Amino acid sequence: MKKISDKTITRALLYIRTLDKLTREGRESVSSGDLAGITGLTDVQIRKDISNFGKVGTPRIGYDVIELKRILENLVLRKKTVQVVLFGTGNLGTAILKYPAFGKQRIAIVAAFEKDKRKIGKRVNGVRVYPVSQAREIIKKKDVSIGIIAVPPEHGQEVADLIVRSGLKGIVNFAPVSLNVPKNMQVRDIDLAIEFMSLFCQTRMDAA
Amino acid sequence: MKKISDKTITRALLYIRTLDKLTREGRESVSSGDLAGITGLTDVQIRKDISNFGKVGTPRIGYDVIELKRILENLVLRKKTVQVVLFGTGNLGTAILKYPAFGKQRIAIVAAFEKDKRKIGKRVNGVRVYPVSQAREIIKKKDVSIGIIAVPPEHGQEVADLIVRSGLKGIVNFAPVSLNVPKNMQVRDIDLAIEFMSLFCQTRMDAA
DNA sequence: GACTGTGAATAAGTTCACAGCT
DNA sequence: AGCTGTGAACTTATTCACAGTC
Repeated sequence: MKKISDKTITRALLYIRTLDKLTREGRESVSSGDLAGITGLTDVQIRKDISNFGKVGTPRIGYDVIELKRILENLVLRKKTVQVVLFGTGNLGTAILKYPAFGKQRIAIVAAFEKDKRKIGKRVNGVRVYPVSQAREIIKKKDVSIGIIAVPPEHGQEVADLIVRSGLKGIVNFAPVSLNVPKNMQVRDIDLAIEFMSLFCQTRMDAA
Repeated sequence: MKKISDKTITRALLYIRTLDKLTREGRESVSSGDLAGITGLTDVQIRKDISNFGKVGTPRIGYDVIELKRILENLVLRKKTVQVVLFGTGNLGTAILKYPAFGKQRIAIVAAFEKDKRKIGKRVNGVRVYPVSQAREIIKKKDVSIGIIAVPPEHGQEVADLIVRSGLKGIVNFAPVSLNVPKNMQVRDIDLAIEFMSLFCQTRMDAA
């Protein structure tokens, strides 16, 4: 099977989200042009992406909403639910714990870890908060794939080290610090300040 | 002046963050190789990026930490502070309001807007919460560049329309919905579920 | 006719290889 | 020697143009 690029996968997830919405609206079929109108991408881009997953469209009609969604979900997700753990239950960590779209999207936060003793033992949105010292053990026990770092930047690296030692293969890092991890580790950095500033810079460039 | 790509700008902001940290640590000079080690990028990539902003390094020594930071900040940011407004003060919105790194990075949230009457009039981390009906007026009065959408997905589009009508030029959209906006509008989508799932898919691909 | 699917062309981004400086 | 800076080669991603299908 041909390898599928990161960008295509990210867009496929966007198509799934869109198809999900169309299903709820009772829509039965959709063309690449329709999807382009909704998502802001081009129709060719969408057909190219979908062609990675086989020939599933019908000329003259387009794609069957349910079938396309099923195909994308099966080939991209494969597993039923992705289990993740969260480090840090400050404002951002708590917002992540309460993020409503995760259930829908097959993401389960199975545990949260925290240094602050006052928060340990509590539950946030049904997720138990444990001391960091139990992280390795709990990660081993449950089938966890990804660790989320939502701690202050000065503790980002130590948490990353712990995640690596615990055998996880992916990190979503919200701490505004560059993590030093083995090359085989997948890291997705989300620095809110950088996102904002880069958008702002873009708007300035356009004006010029 | 040659146009600088979005990717280069985003990395430049990462360099600024890194140089800021090095300054605080008392470091005076840094080579592209050092920056590569810290950021996980390659040294050539870093030199290529920096070369967009002129010849600022010294052979044998590297870059002066303070000077490079100043050059990147001036050419990329230009303005002193970016003024933004926030729509939605739920969990995610509140986390954004309390995000500590914004002050450091010259981002100022000047107002928050909310539908829920019980929250209106309060202050969160010093930012006043206004009714949505006052958004246009307040945006006009202050010099706002960017709107942040942190409302439930079903209200994302109406907020986007309001942002467009208010004359803003950029949106950071945390609502898991594709926004339909004029082409000249800059949009940065951050769908946490998609970020997580795409990272997970990447880790699966690597294993194969 | 109106859609999908795709090889070919183009554009964007990255890496290589090395010249130049101190 | 040890760094920066950069044209050229290469790789990746997007767009074009059109053949194929119902």
